[in-house]
Amino acid sequence: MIDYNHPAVRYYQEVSEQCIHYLSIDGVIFGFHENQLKVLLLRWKNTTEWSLPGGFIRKAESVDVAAQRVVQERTGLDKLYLQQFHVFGEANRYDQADTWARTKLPIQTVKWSERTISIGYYALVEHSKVVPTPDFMTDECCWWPIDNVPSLLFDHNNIINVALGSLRKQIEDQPINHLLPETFTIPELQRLYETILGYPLDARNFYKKIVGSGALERLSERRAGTPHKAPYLYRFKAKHL
Amino acid sequence: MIDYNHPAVRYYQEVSEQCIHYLSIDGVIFGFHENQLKVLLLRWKNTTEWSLPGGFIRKAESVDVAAQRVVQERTGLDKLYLQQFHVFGEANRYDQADTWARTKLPIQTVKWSERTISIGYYALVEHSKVVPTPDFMTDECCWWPIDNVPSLLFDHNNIINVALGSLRKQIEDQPINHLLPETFTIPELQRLYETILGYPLDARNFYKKIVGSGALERLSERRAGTPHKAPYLYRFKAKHL
DNA sequence: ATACCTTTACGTCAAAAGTACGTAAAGAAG
DNA sequence: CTTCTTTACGTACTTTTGACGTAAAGGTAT
Repeated sequence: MIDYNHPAVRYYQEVSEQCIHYLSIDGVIFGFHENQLKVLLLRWKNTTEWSLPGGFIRKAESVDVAAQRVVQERTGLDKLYLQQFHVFGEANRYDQADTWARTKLPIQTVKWSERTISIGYYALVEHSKVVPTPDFMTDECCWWPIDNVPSLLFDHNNIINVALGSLRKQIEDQPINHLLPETFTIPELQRLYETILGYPLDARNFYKKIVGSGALERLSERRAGTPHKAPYLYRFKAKHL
Repeated sequence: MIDYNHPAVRYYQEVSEQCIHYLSIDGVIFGFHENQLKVLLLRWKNTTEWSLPGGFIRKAESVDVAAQRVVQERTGLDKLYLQQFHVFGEANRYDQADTWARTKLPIQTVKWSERTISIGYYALVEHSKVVPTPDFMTDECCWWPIDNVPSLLFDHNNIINVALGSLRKQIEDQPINHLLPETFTIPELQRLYETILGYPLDARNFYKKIVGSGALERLSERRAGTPHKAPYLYRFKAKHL
C-alpha cells in the first residue's frame, strides 16, 4: 500500500517523469577547515544514516549543469569548481535491500528502477562560504572529516575514496586554489596539501617549490593575531584561477 | 510512416526495451601499426559517413561489461584493456538533425530519445590480433590513422581528442603495454611513445629511462631481418601487465 | 672484400629538480 | 630578557632529466 502523499513518493514520481532513469549524480563536496579536509554529508530523515548529496539529471539538462545544481542546493554557492571523476556503473554497486531498510523509507516508494548508474563529481569549495542545507529527504547537512566518515548508505564510502584518489592525482599536476579563501599564508596552503596527500611536508621545501612555481603573489600585509611570527598573505595570480 | 521491418527500427525497439534510455557507450579503440597510432571506425550502411563503435547498456548489466561487449564485438578480442575516461553529457552534444540526415536513416526510426549521454571508454589492443567486424548498421570497419580521421558523425571527433588526451596523461604515469605484441624491441616501444605523445624522443634517453624503470626484461634473442644492427627483444615483467 | 651508412646499445656530462637540514628574525609567554 | 615556536629564507647534497658522444652490429654500394 503506497502512501501517495509521502514526500519521497512525490519526489520520485516527479523524478520519474522529468529525469533520466537509471542515472544519477553523486557529489563529493570537499572543504578545508581547522587543518582538516572535510566532506559534506546528509543525514536521512528520522535515521542516523548518512549519505553523499546526490540528484538526478533532467531530460534536457547537461550533466555538468545537473551536478552544478545538486552541489549548489546543498552549499548555497553558485560559482563552483566541479570535476567529473568517475562513473559507478556496477550492476550491483551496493546492497539495495540493506540500504533502503536503513533509510527507513518503504522500499517500494523509492525503488524507481532496479539499479542506478552514478556519475561522480567532486567539488572544491571554500568552507567558510558554505551554508550546509539539508533537503526534504534529510534532517541534517554537515561537514565530516575525511578520515572519520561513518559507514554511509549506498556505496558512498567507496565513492569518497575514489574522489580523494582523483584529487590527490590532480594536486600533483596543478596547485589547488578553490579550497582556501582568496588570501592565505604559505603555511596554511601547506596544511591543505598535507591533509589532501595524507603525509607531512617539509616547510622549507614546500615554500621553495610553491613560491618558485610563480603561481602566487605576495601581498604586503601579514596575517595578524598569530601566536608567532606573522606570516605574509598570498593570493593566486589571476591566470591560475 | 515507419517501416517496422527496417533493421534499425527493430534494433532500436529491442534497445528501447532491454537497455537504459538516454545512455550509451562509445569506444575509442586504439591500435598501433606501421609506426602509426590508429583508431577503429565504422562506415554506416550505404553512406560514406564514419563513426566510433558504440552501444547501449542492458538494464541489469554493469557499465564496464557493456563496454567490454561493444569493443569485443568489433575486434573479436575477449581480453581487453579498457579505460573509462569521460562522460559526454552536454544537452546538445552534436547537431542531431545533421547527424541523422547523414546516416541516411529515416530520422523517426532512430531517434528513440531526445538526447544521449555517452560514457567514453578507450581500449588498447594489439593491432595484429584484431579482426575488424562491422555490425548490422555498418558496411565497413577499419583502422584510421589518428591524425587523419575524417569528419565523424555525432561528436565523435571530439571524443577521440579527449580519449587521446587521457591516453597521453596515462602514458606519463605508467608504461603502456597493451598496444604491442608480447615481445618487442626498445625502438619499437619508442615509436609507440612518439606517436602517442606526438613528438620525437631521444633514443639514448628513452632507452635509459625505460630500461632503468625496471618494467622490462630482456630476452636473449634479437629481432632478425632488420636492415641494421639487430635489436634485442624485450617483454614486460609480469607485475607490469 | 672493403668502404660507407644507419641503427643499436650503451656512456658522459651538465643543468634542473627534489630532499635534507641550518639559521636568523619575529612574535608570544614566562 | 630569556625561552620557545614559527616563519622566511639559505646551503649542500642527491636524483632526475636532457643534450650529445661513440663503438659495435648489420646491411649496401663499389
